[in-house]
Amino acid sequence: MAKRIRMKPDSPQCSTCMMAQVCLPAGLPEREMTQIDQLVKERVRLKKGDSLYQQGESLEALYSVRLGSVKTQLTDLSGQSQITGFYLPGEVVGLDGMLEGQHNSNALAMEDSEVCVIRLDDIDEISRYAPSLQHQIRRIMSKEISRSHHVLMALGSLRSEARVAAFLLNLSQRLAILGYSSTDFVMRMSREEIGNYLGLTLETVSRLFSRFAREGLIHINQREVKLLDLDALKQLSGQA
Amino acid sequence: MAKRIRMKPDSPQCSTCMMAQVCLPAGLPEREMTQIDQLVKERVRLKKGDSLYQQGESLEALYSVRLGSVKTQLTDLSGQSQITGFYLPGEVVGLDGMLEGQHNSNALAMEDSEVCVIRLDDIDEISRYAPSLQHQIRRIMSKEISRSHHVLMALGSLRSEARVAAFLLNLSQRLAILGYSSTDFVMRMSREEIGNYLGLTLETVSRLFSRFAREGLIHINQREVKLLDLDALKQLSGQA
DNA sequence: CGTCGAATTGACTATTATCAAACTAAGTGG
DNA sequence: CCACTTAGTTTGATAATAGTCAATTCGACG
Repeated sequence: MAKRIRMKPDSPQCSTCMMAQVCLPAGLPEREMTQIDQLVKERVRLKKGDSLYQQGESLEALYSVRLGSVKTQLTDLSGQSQITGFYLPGEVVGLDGMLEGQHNSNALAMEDSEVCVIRLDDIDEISRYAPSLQHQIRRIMSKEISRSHHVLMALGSLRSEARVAAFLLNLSQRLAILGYSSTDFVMRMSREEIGNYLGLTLETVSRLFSRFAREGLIHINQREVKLLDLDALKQLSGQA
Repeated sequence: MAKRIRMKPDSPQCSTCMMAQVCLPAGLPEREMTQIDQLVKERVRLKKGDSLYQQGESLEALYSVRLGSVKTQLTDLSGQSQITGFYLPGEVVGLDGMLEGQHNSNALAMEDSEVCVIRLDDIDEISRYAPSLQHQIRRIMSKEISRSHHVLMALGSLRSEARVAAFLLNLSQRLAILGYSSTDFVMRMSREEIGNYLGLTLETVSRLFSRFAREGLIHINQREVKLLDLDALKQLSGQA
């Protein structure tokens, strides 16, 4: 189960964190970087499948993925559920639900993971003397809005092959930012999760992976992928 | 074309606005309400079809719809475009693109409309002495995230009839908040726009409206709708 | 009254889902 | 250590949903 880890008070967190360049502090001036060092007082360690938060719980913090990966999903009254995002290190989860002050989605660890707890109260506190923190929060929220609008575009106007190609390219880009290979990576999610996220069935996703492989666009072995023809994938995905 | 209207300096705006209860200031304490009165220094009046902002323009402000309705859309390199939202009075447009500081969508007036200009600089300025303004901005952004996640859910996991039913119910609820009838209203958007938003063709939308009417769930005459059986629509949409 | 854009309706087609079977990799327990 | 699960994946055959194309119809407006 989820395990909470308290940080030593006054020990710097963000300014010495390896993720700082890709996480919430990214782009902050040096001076303010040290000021937000007290922002993270706690981390949570999650085992694969553990829940970080659930629909209905009161929202007190945001969570920045430090290690591993997390998915968020909505469940409707008929029991249908929809994955709304896959989050990698440096990405922030829990941005929805601030209107009513309670989470309206579930967040689950897709593998053993660790997240930094960013309490809303502390954001307010610290942003009094580090005003750009507010800008960072806005930028992160804006990025999430933009991201979900792009997924909307994919679900609303792309055909299955284009969605899958776009999915691969998106993962590729985000992994590259983290310093991993952009062409050679392991997907942390199952065919079913990919299908759910993209509004397709797991069979369709599997068939498309097989077809892309047959056509020489990718190599695929279970969850290991190698992107062989980025241009063709871009073409397919509408990002020609 | 779009017409900019300067406000008289020092004349109160938000605190005396009819929309205050459903707009950005909603829920603010009385004391802070007057403090944000200088937030809106300008309004923009748009004719039907006018653009409020375009992909690539630098982002300096948010826009709160005061009158009329606005749609936002993304266009990809292949020319395909996807409507990402329909915005009614009190709703805020322009929340994406803060990461790069430039709009990455287009906003267009769906009818003659008027929007309040909320400059980002002024938000920073005013939130120094009205700290809850930051909370309101966060809440509005969070609401947009939540909204788009719910649309994701609709596009990813609902069938066409469920999407259309959910669309009607959603419009109904938002109009009710504005004080209009929740069962009897005029849709400002064409079948094509609805279809684009919902990831369907205009023919499919038209057929479903006809079928719902035949089955006694709604009355429909062009863009005028009357919702006759809310329960059945909820059932259909998965919000049973 | 005629034109034009929007909406409806029908016939047919394409895409993707569903159902089912077989296969793989990675445990689990005798 | 090996048979036996089990969850995840692949592949095929068939079905359903929604898309495409085309013909009207409707309504608003000049």
